[in-house]
Amino acid sequence: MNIFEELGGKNSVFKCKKYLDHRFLPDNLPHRDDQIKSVAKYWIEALKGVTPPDVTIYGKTGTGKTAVAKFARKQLESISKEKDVNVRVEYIRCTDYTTEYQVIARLCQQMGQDVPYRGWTKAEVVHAFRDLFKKNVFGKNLILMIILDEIDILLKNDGDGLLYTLTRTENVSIASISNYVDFKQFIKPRVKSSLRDREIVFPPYNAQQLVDILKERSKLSFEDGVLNGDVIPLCAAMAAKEEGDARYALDLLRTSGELADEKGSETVYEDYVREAKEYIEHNKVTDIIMTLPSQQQKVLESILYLTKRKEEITSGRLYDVYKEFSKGDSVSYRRIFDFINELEMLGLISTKTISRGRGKGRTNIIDLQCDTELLEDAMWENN
DNA sequence: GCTCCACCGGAATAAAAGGGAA
DNA sequence: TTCCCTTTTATTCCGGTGGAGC
Repeated sequence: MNIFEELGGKNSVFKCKKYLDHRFLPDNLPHRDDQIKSVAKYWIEALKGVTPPDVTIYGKTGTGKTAVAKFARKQLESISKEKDVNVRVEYIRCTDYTTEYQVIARLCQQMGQDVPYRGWTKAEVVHAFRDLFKKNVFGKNLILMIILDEIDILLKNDGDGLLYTLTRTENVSIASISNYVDFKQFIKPRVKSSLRDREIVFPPYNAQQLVDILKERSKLSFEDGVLNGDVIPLCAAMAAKEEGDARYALDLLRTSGELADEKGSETVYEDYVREAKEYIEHNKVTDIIMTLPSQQQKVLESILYLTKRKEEITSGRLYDVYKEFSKGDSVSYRRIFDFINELEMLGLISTKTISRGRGKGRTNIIDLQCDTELLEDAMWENN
């Protein structure tokens, strides 16, 4: 028997898994009506042929920012077609395009203008981009809306040059999505003033709201009656603790179902959810570590070593241990400083700067933010 | 040979709070 | 007790280098 047929023929609690993927865009976004309306309120200008104001969307991971933006995009595109208005909405995730050059090149490509990855100067790419408007490639009075997802990454990497360029291009409106409320610290006043900025804040979902979301998705994705009574509330409660992260809630539910399949169970039990939680956390850490550059891994190793010895980790001590570990192949403290910041961004560690007063100076106290054993396992697996 | 850009490190500057003088 | 000083490191600023696409 064909192996795929054999596996495919197995009983499953799932009807269709894709609805549990956080990237799936449902027709209905529960508990986000207000946010959708806020976005629409600004974007509606586009239908009158006016460039809408730039908007900024804030909120923690899994609060539906991307989903709402994409939802609004879909709606705007369909109505503008109906009303025969010249509007285009482009979506760009700044984790994939991390510099001004890359984003603009990508925009050109999405709009049909071929641009090389390298070789052109920044100015050439910007010209090519602006030419698309000047030459009316897409007809007259095109209004271009650009959704810049996870813009904090780009701003941190590359500064605010992109925003400067885009805000200076006529008929372009920017919707930036950020996880951090204070991402504006990266924007210089010259850009701030030209950003006619409106802010929309996405609060975290509470447990009840998560239940609603999960119920809706589970109807689409699970067979009838396979979920034991408290499975959904449990997933919701766990995710609510994780700052109301809907993505996490969906992951939990999907993984629980997968565990049920694996065990050959026809029902998803609450215990599977708890197991799924462990599994997800383990995977999260291994994934992060696998993609970490080797020097950063050494830094993490040093932190792990010091944590296990229950030593207080100051930046100076960490650098000493790191140098010891890397045996000559070490980089300067200046680099380690960046690595520590990155590890903190990834949520693996936390730092606190303190001063010890005269004669003892300042230092950073570093704390491991994940389970020691989990981390150790992950590091070991990676070797 | 040109450009972008990731990676790197030196040097300048900022910061916090205990110590010590008044 | 108040207030400035001192110290040490955090943090920022900025420029250099080399690989890679064109």
